[in-house]
Amino acid sequence: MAFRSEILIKLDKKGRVLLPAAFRDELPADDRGAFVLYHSPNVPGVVNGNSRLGFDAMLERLRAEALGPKGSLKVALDDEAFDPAGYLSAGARTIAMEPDGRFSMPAEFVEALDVADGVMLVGKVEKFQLWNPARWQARRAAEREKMAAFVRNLSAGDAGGEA
Amino acid sequence: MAFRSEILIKLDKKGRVLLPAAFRDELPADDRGAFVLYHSPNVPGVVNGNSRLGFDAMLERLRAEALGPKGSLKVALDDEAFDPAGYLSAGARTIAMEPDGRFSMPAEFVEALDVADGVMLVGKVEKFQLWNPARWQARRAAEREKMAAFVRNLSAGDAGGEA
DNA sequence: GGCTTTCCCATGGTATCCCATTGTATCCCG
DNA sequence: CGGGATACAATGGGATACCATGGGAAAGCC
Repeated sequence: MAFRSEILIKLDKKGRVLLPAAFRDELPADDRGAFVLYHSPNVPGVVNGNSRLGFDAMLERLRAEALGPKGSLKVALDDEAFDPAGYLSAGARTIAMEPDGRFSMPAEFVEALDVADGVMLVGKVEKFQLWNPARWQARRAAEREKMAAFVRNLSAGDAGGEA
Repeated sequence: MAFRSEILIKLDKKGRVLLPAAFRDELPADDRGAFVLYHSPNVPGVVNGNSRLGFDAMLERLRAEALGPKGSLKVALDDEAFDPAGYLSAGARTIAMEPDGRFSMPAEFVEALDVADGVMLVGKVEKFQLWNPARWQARRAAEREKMAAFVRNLSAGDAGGEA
């Protein structure tokens, strides 16, 4: 289960989007047919996607780390305390696909992405992202720089480097 | 079974509210048709909702963790001791839905929420919440800040943050 | 008997189902 | 190994079903 590649998919006039086969194949075998979309917690204009299992697992890890072992009761009762899992959940939607792998994109995500006729789907290992195609190009260019710098750093910090 | 998304629902002049299909689908298959509303124990103006099963399970965990193994017997007999589960129960109401998913909102909750023509339904994983739409917007904005801070904290130890 | 609650029907919009088309990748066969 | 046959991925579109909502009428309730 690892999402890879970037794929540009049409957003048709009925608001439908195809989850590419490459991504569908990464959903759990017992839960194809539906997945989760949720707003990025810290980057406006980015929507994340994951399998229901993957999303729920992330929420669980989140609560475990944020609240400790006895957190479950507190989270269930305390409506005042900030609950990161609850926050993500509020910005998430379960998406059911048609048998052919298409789904109708909720208006809130169309707005957030500001897409009109195409969506860029990007694999990020344990999740995937939806981007406005143009914004993704910009982001990608910026990340290329960072990646190059990151690799340079790696070799600089190593003991002796390559032979 | 996990409640997600935020949905604004009309409160019509007859006092009826629709539980959105997205939430109805999360109710236990053998107990659609009814659910539980209860006042938030610590945030005025917030009403929580859950399936009957979910609510009862929470009460049970509450008694188990708050009162220990002998709690149930004590609770049954000791009317002097404070019983948080009993407190919640008193502020709760079982709500029967019409076949189309609508229910008439009890006046006590309308007052508590101070809603006139719309209610915001918010998925919080194992329960959902009802909010006054305006108040929810404010709360949501505040939580966005906290979420961003939370994410920043997480990445503090990582190599190569966003800066 | 006035008022609220419940049942039922109506409607506009959206989503879903199903069928069709095109292009590409895969397979099979000699 | 070429060439056509086949399967599937991505897209378009008509018809239908369902969601959210409004409102009339019947059925309670002091």
